[in-house]
Amino acid sequence: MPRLVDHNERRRQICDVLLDIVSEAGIAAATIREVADRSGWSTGVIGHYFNNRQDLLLGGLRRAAEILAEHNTRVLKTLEGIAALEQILEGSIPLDKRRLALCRIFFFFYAEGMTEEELRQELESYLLGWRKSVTRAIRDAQAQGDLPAELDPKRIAADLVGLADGLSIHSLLDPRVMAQLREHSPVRFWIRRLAAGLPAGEAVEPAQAKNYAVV
Amino acid sequence: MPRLVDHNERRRQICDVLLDIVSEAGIAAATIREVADRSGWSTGVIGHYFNNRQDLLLGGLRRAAEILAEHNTRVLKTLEGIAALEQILEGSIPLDKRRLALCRIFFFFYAEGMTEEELRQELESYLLGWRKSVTRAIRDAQAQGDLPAELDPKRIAADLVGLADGLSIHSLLDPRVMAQLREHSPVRFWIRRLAAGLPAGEAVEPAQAKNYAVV
DNA sequence: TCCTTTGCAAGACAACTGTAACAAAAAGAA
DNA sequence: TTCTTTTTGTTACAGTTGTCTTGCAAAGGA
Repeated sequence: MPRLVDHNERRRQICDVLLDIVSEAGIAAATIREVADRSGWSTGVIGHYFNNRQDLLLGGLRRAAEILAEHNTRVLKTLEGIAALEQILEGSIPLDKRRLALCRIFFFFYAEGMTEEELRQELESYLLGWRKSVTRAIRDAQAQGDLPAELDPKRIAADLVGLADGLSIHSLLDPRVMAQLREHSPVRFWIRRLAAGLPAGEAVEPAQAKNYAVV
Repeated sequence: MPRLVDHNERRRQICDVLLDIVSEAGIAAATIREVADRSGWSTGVIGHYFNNRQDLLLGGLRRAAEILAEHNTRVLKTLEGIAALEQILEGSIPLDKRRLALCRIFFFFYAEGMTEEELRQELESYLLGWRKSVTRAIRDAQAQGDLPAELDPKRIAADLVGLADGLSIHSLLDPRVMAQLREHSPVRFWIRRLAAGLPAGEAVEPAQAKNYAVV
């Protein structure tokens, strides 16, 4: 066999270029020719590693989801309870360049997922995974006595995840919301509201995530 | 002068057709030809009442925003305090066909607004108006003693609005979230959490909105 | 009646898209 | 070297899109 190329690696490289474009200019701007130009390869190469443009988009979304999922599992390994809860929820809030790019990517795909069933399914499983991580952190916190035991972890998880995503997208559209988001952390605010009546846990300074994939 | 046509009325009709298409198939599918075919007019007519496709999209967004804004002001006239608060927040949660259509429209425009500055500005002012309505309802509730006076109305408004929108978009992508949303009302849950410590206000059954514009 | 202005339809045009077919190149195997 | 297979580049093609121009119909004013 001649010329050896790691297909998965090459696909990953192409997906990264795709995600760059999506993050900057949206999915509509992510044409095959644009991906080809930016990557330095020709359009034929894109066709060689992906069946379709649709296939390429799906690959990009999978890659983005993978990055956030890895972040979450890593957080759950290093932290626990309320600290982990806050870290996971703030992992997708656009407070720095990296998270801003990720946010934009996901919100573009959210819209696309409302018309493309394949993308929707991928987003569904991504959201499910996110909620599961949050649910686990909530259970931890309950076990430690940092959150009331009578709360339904799954419900609270869905709500907190919705809050984080909703404020994120609003902040991308309205600089006022962005400013507010930078000043106070709504995630911590509402978690403390949940913990009301219990001895307030000490505020944990979020360990800055550094070595996670940069998109 | 010959042939009299109410330009604003005609523009509104065309925008409604546009919103239909956007709601069903997204903004990318809302081509000028498609709008022309659906409306029964020719593409020339679209060009006669709108300068651009961009202009047409902006018109559609303005129309959608107008519908929700009217809803909010109407609620504020008929209800007050926590009842108004809940009504306004649930006005854009996809619990029936009408609100589902509105939700889809807005989330498509959210994505579009991240790349088109004109649309973004319109969305920004729409979000601001929404928060203002919620803020007013919160102040009412505080005045009535239904919510703690030490809460910052603006902050809480931004958070609640973010929660509503975030859960809405998640429910459009994940049927599990949708089911959860139908079972319990997260909006009421968190508002009651806010009111914790105060005498719980009686649950108000939301008056079904009927005579609001159907998109 | 004729004329002018507006509403509307139809088509032309250039630009851009996804896709596929074909050719060239590259590199290990014989 | 020569052959074979994979990778890559180039090109063509059909379909869509936004935009603009042109022409016709309609209706009120003179």
